[in-house]
Amino acid sequence: MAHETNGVKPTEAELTLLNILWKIGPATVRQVHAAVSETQKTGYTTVLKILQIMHDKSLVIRDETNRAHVYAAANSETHTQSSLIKDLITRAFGGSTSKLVMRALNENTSKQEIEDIRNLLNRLEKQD
Amino acid sequence: MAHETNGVKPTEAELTLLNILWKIGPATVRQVHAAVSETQKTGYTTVLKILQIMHDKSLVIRDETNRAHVYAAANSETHTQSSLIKDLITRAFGGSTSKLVMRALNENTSKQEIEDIRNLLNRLEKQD
DNA sequence: CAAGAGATACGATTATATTCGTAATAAAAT
DNA sequence: ATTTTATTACGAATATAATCGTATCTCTTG
Repeated sequence: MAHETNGVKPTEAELTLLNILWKIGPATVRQVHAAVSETQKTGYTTVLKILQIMHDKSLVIRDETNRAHVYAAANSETHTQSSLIKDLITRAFGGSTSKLVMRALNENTSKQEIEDIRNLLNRLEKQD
Repeated sequence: MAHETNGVKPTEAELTLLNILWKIGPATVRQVHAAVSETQKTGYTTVLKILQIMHDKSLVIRDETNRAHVYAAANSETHTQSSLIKDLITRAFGGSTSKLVMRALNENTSKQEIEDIRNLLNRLEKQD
């Protein structure tokens, strides 16, 4: 393969910032820092550095038009969630999706959530 | 809380060894090393060291009766899977179990797996 | 009991992730 | 134009994970 567009797993800190970008949309370092500061104490340049690293890894894209660069997640939340799940399934569930799902449900799932999932199953079965 | 019995998340390498211990049961370093060597090249003392670290973290227990210590996973596979899922749900799914489940199912799930899950849902609903 | 085989313990090295201080740069305000 | 302010770039320090070489210990056995 040539230039490795993706296949990168975000680290802990990186996932924190991705969650923010998915939530508030494209944002400057200052905005991301403000958001992250609501839940934890982190220096401004730390956020900046991590965003720069994420840019190197192509986890985010950035618009350099203005002095304050605007960062955005390179991949959708859905796409990233799928890849994180796939990774966990491989590492801890012997590759079995249903094992993971069953383990997730065995814990504490509300009636509403169970109903939602049942509806999804119905829709899935009608399709293929 | 007093002495922190658990709540430790296994690292990548540690999870690899846990998978082996769950599969083959209590085992010596040599046996674990043999098993891990089937899929990757890792030095004997590397495996030893990681098991020792895991012992410090209480991720494994060990029987020191014989010269070759016998290691075993401290927690069940089920318990560890649950905690890994919970962690992922927190970090990437805003705390929603059903979001994770739906994302997992949206990919490629066989008819048999869908049926298994539907049965589980039925059982769950009857309970509470 | 001395030597060899096989095991653990220890410490150093390397890799990666995280953090942040300081320098350099660019825009804005006076 | 000079100063102040806001920003990025850079590099170093710290923390954690992973790897493995060597020293040390402990049985076995000749």
